[in-house]
Amino acid sequence: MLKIGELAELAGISRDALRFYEKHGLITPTARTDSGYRLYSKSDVLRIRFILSAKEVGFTLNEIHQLLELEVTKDDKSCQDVKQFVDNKIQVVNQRLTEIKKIKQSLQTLSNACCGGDEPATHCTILGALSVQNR
Amino acid sequence: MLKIGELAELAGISRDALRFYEKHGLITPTARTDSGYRLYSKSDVLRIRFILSAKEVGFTLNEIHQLLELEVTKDDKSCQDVKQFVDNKIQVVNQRLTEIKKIKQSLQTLSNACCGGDEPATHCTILGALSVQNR
DNA sequence: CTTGACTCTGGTCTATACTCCAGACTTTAT
DNA sequence: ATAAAGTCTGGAGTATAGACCAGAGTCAAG
Repeated sequence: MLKIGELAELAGISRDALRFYEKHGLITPTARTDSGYRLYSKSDVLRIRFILSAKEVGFTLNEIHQLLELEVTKDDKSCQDVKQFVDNKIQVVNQRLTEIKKIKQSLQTLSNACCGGDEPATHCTILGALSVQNR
Repeated sequence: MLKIGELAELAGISRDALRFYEKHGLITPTARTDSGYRLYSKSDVLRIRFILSAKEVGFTLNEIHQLLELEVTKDDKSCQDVKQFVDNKIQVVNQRLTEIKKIKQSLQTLSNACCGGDEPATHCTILGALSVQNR
């Protein structure tokens, strides 16, 4: 079990951020010492990693909260709801994937056009590179 | 040429957002009417699209500002600097791409496990799905 | 057994990215 | 010609995601 400072260092975030996530229901330490110190387990580490990954790609803490709450139960009705929600998220993620690929392409084009590249010098801004993509 | 409200509707954002972007140097209307109304051209539309795409995938307005400022000049020195910056951004984008693919996989796994899927019922949360991925 | 590092709760403060007025002017429709 | 709708600037307010601080308790090493 890790204390808050140890997990913070491991995850590369601040203690305050961890307490903040807790306050907003994204993570609860597996245990507490008698004196009240937070104790985090391995699965807490995974959870934090997920939170940070999701944040990285542009989900808000609120959305991440929803993602983490997702749980498929045996109950058919709730299952349908969950599937609905997840499939929506997949769509969002797909769009994001497309956008980011486009941006990557543009950056690549821009980089190639630079310093002895063989591209004509007309696409020398990111918007120029983008419109080349869009043609 | 479009007035602010028309561009706002086209782009799916608010007039205030457009003025906000302007205040922070991300976009300047191509012209103004005599009475001071903003007038946006086609290239302004592209610019806004780029801004929104970049925002979508998690760039801050500040970073987007930098991206938009990028311009390869003939000056060799500045060219090196630009290439450096762009190549760094490409790395960031690549990481983001990896993260988002992982999340997509997890969501997919989760969706498949649901409602008559053939996956065992043990990966019934996003974290379960993720750890399957990570195995 | 004390000193320094760590943690606790609760609170205020900050940056980002807007949103929402207010009061005045402009344009458009009837 | 006038009312409704749109736009202007400037400023205040809001949500998100923390950072930072105070005062008090806790733990680990010498």
